[in-house]
Amino acid sequence: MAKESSIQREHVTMRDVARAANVSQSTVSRVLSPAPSKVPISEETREKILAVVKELGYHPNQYARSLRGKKTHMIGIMIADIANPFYHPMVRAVQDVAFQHRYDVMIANSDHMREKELLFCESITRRPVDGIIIIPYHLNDDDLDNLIVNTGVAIGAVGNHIQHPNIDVAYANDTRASYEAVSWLIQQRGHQRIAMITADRKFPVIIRRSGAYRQAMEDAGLSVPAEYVIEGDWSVDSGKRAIRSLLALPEPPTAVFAANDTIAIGAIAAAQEMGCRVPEDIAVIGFDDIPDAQWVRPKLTTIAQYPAEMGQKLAQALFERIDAGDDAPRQVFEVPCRFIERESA
Amino acid sequence: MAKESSIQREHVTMRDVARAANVSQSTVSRVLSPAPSKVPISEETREKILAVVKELGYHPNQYARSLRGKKTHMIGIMIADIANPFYHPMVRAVQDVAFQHRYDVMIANSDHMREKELLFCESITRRPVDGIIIIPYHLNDDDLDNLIVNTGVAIGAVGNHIQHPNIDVAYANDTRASYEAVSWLIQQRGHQRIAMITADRKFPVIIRRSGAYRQAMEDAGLSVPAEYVIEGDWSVDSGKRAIRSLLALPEPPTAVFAANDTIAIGAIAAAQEMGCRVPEDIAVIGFDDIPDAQWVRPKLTTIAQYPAEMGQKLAQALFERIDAGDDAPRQVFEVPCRFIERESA
DNA sequence: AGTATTACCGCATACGATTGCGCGCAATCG
DNA sequence: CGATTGCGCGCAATCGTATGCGGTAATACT
Repeated sequence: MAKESSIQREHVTMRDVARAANVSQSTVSRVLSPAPSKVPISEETREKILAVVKELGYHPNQYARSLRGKKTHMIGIMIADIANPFYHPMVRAVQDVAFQHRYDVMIANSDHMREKELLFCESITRRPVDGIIIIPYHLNDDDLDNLIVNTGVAIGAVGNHIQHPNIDVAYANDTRASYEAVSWLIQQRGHQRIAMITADRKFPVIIRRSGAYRQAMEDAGLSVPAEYVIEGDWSVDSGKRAIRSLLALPEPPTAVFAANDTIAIGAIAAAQEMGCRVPEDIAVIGFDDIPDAQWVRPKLTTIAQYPAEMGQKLAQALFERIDAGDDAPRQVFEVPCRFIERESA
Repeated sequence: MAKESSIQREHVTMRDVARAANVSQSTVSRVLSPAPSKVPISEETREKILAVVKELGYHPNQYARSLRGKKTHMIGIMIADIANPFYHPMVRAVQDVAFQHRYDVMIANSDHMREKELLFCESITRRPVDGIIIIPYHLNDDDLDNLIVNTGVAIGAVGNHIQHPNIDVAYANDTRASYEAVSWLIQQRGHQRIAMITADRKFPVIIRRSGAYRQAMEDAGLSVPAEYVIEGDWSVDSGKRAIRSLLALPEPPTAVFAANDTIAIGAIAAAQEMGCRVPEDIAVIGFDDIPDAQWVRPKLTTIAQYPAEMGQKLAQALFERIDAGDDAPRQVFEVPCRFIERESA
């Protein structure tokens, strides 16, 4: 057990199997290939070969397969941040669907940075996969088109700013949900001074959510001072920083709409540290309904998205596209959001 | 922009570049290969080739490279559960180190299931990488030895139950930390009836932690009734279930030591739902110090591990091993734990 | 008996890149 | 001025697998 084993790694190839079974390498390939071979193979040789395969401990080399054939039996998924719970159900759903198709999944994260998103594309063109699912923050239709041209890969994306005819998309109607949440703060809770903590203003998702926020304010005849919109970076810490500067204002807001739950959680924590009561002194609404939203105190009022559903739909569409080739019709999934009233607002 | 582009994907190969640059394909390879070529190339041709590469939009095919050469420029990491925050800093650290070495990282998760751990091994032998980092729950030295024999891959593992001479390991001294935490409950807080919520008893990590728990109890002259040790599965829900059955006991415990923070968080939530005050009625201690530990109320008393440090050390060792070949000396990193007193106990 | 069919299988090449070897040519040396 | 050196590059084999095509033996058919 575990002696000098690693020194002598001999790579067993098809040729070795063929030799040991007294057949040609092609025959071994035909027996082992999942694709139904055009050439019939006798049951006898098939069993013989399978026996030898087991005896020699042969494992097919996927790189050679990918090189010769055109299938990799692998899909990739690019998320922004592995540490953000929002993505977990999505990744999980994709993995589950892939597992059913006996596909491997490779995960990458972009940290919301364009540079890393492009790096992922580069990486994927050098090491092509059969399909990818992507949550792009910076990548646009042209970037993705490039990817398709370079690799011929099937793509599914999250976010309704992707319009490419060959890319399936799933997205939540966050514009409407954001509008309703802010309106709820105004009408049901009587808030007048409502701030928002965003992320990079250039993200389409931020454009949508902050646009809805402004619209709701405007429709209620409320003004939003420039210093009421603070740019964070999705993180807990950025939520903390933002709420501190907000509460330090001469006329601080009485409610805050955060672009996601982690920001909201940071905001609550920092507000409490400053002696503020939530929601009495400052109300907080998040976005996503990550599991933590139920554990923080007060429990977070937020807008639920259904990432598992998006992931599943997208993955299924992806495999349809992989099977069907380029001529698959574009599929679009709009999955609803749901406002969840808890304790923080 | 994004027209019929995907129909005509032409794969640009080295031969195409060679033709366009009026050189042989070998020369193109020598210019593009990161390995210093034995054969000198004039600055003129080098620039010519690089220009053509850019013009044609050529991207090297990593599969062909991996097939011919023996490097994949990719490492794999297998964790148990992408949704468990404990692993995030570790993954992140590994990715960072890999990034410095211009390596790609592929992530897989096992869900704590032996079946999926083996599936990962299978997958990795079909699609070998240059190195892998693994957090094995079921895999033993023999399984890993097999992996080494089949792939020749460099391995780093988390958990001090791995003793293989060719595998670097990192681990926290959780035995000692567990003992001290339980002792603290007894001596500093005066608890007598202390329960434990574990995960699968066969996991080495559970054997260590529950062993330490029993030892601390025994050393204090305290008994642990059979019904005081409940088996969960690391999840929040299992923590909820466990605390409910614990509190339903005729003589319920006054304190609980949870095998990890997510269990502890579930336990706190369910206890509170049952009208129990934490820590007054039931004290809870967790393990890991995940970020959520600071957000739940009461804040979680727990034992911090330093997964980022483990990941970083392990990844660095991995690359040393990749560079050095099989003759790298085994490295062992014991990183300390730290007891963190907050509010839940 | 001779031909057509069928069932099985091997030969050879291609996939895209790396690399040992050798060749031509200019510069240098004896 | 012929021989040697070394620079710059091409030729061709190779990695492990998939597959079109052609070949052989056995069986069926007329």
